[in-house]
Amino acid sequence: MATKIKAPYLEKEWIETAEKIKALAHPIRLYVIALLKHKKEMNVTELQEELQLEQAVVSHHLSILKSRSVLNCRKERKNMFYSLKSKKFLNVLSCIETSFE
Amino acid sequence: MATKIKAPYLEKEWIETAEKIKALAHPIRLYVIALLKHKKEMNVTELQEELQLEQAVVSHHLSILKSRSVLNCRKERKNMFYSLKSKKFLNVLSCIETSFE
DNA sequence: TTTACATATTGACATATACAGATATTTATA
DNA sequence: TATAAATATCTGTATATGTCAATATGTAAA
Repeated sequence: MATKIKAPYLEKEWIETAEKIKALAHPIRLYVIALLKHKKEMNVTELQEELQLEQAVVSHHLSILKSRSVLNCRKERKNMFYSLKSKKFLNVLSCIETSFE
Repeated sequence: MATKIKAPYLEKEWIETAEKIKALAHPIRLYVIALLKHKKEMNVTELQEELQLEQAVVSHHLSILKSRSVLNCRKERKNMFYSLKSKKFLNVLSCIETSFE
C-alpha cells in the first residue's frame, strides 16, 4: 500500500501520515467506524449484516483497520469483536467534513 | 477515483467523505498543504523546486487538490498561484496525528 | 470425531492511481 | 511573428488497491 516516490528528500513524515489517511479513505471502512461509534464493539457477523457485504470483504477491511491501529479486536469463543481504538477517529471524520464546507 | 461498491444501501455520505479523504491521502499532496501553511501562496515553479519533482507530477497533484476543493488558484501573468482554500485542512493533519498516537 | 459456524487467508481478476515522457496551451518578450 | 517560459494535458505503463470466489483455520456442539 505504501507509495513509492522518486523524491528521497520527501520527509518520511508525510509518507507515514499519508498511510494513516489511506486507512480511512474507503467508504466501507468509514461506515464501520461510524457503526462502532454507537455500539462499543461488534463482531464480524454483526458488521456483515449491517453492511450487507460478503464476509470476506468485511473481514478484509477489518484487517486493514486493525493493522493500521484504527481498531482493536478481541476473540471471544467463535467470535472476533472489533472496537474503535480511540474515539478521536470520530473527530477526524467531523474535522474532514467541516474542512471541505 | 470513485469507489464502486455492491451495496446500494451504503450511504452516499460515506462514499463522498471517502473521496474527500482520498484527496489528502498522498504524501506529495500533504507536503504541498504543509508548504502552503507557511507561504500564503506559491506558484507551480516554486512548489516544483521545493518538492524536487517533475513539473508534470506537481501539476497533476495540484489539479487533484484544486478539483477536490482543497486549493484555490489564481493566475497572474504567466504564473498560477495556489493557496489553501481553508486553514482547517491543517487541523485535519494534526487531528490525524493525534488520533493514531 | 464429525459437523456446523465464525472468521481469515489466498489467488485471480478488474479497476484506480501514480508516474514519466511528449506534446499542447497560454502568455510575455525579443 | 518567432521564441521562451510557465503550466496543463495526454498517453502508455507500472503499481496499488479492491472485489470475489474458493479454501483454510479455528472453535464449539452434537
